[in-house]
Amino acid sequence: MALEHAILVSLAERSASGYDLARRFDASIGFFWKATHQQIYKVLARMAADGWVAVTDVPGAGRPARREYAIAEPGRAELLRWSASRSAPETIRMELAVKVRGIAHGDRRAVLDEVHRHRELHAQLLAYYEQDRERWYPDPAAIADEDLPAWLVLQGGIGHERFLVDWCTQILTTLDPETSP
Amino acid sequence: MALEHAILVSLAERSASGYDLARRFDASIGFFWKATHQQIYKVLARMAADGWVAVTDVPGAGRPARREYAIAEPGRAELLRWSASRSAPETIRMELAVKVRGIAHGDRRAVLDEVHRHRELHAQLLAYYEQDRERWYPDPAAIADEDLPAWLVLQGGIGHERFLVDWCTQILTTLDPETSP
DNA sequence: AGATACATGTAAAATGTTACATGATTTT
DNA sequence: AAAATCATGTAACATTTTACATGTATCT
Repeated sequence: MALEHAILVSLAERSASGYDLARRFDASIGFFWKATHQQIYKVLARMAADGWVAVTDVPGAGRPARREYAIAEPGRAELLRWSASRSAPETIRMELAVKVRGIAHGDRRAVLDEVHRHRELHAQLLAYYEQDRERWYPDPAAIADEDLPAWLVLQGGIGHERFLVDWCTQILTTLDPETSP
Repeated sequence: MALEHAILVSLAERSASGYDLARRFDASIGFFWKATHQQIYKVLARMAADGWVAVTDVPGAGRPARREYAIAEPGRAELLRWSASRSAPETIRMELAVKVRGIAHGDRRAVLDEVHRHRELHAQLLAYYEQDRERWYPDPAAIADEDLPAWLVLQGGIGHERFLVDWCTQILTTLDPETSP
């Protein structure tokens, strides 16, 4: 019970096809929730069966019949119910941390190279998010109330990527001071 | 393919029973990987069948026959192989972020209370980890080489919790300036 | 006497990943 | 002409969560 709700939030903002949702999960919503198109299509089918969303086939516009999903009343009710429920505190799964922790029993050079690679990836993402912030919210004091939640989530994405970049840097300066830092 | 490797790293450090592992996953390894005892027992059975770990029944010591698992040669080989493989960059699943993003379509007060509750939880964890660091690594310059990986992972846990606490605070000061901050 | 810690599992249900499958349109 | 984007799905497999199930020993 979670991807459903991320989809409901996304559809509450704007109706979309499964394809659109998959792209949103790659972009804005993507830094706090990941989902592949296969998963999305499957969950959308269930949500449609449960009446949470309404489907409209749009044959004219796109070539392969495009199915547009809109949030329906029971979906809104579920979103409201869920928003008032408790969430378990975030659980992280840092595979890289497992590798670092076990570096003495593994391939030290390869693990450090991997840390370096991840630092580059996270630095790229960070730059990308910061660019987004610069573009859409140049003046934090001037953000409209309705845009605050999206801004806060972007801030969260930025904070998370910054943490990861800094942590990778600390690992490299500690375990590999000669090479990469 | 991931819980196996976390278990291998844990067993490479010291042999243990399934029960011990479950507790380690609650504690030190717990802030970067979660696993329940049911999951651990199942994976251990598979690993034993694959010859990655060796099992020894210790009937005398504990009351319900305690099964001690030790890493075996194929397990070490697998650990080495895996350590040199690539890992996908960390994917976060922040349910709380989904709630914040959709706050306009949900129960605003309940979501903010939930953010507050999470901030308390993460602040507690942060304090606990910092206490650990103070206790085990009072002087960072004096840490022995073999302890550096564990210290770095602890630093990661601390950094992550700090990020979460700060992010929750930012949400509350932005969306709920009168009440909680 | 009751609670907590020790100790190990099975079974079912839900979720998520990977591989397979197809086909049109637009851009280079 | 090839590559990328648009567009939707099925099937098999793997993983994770939740519920069920049992029993001893130690501490208060």
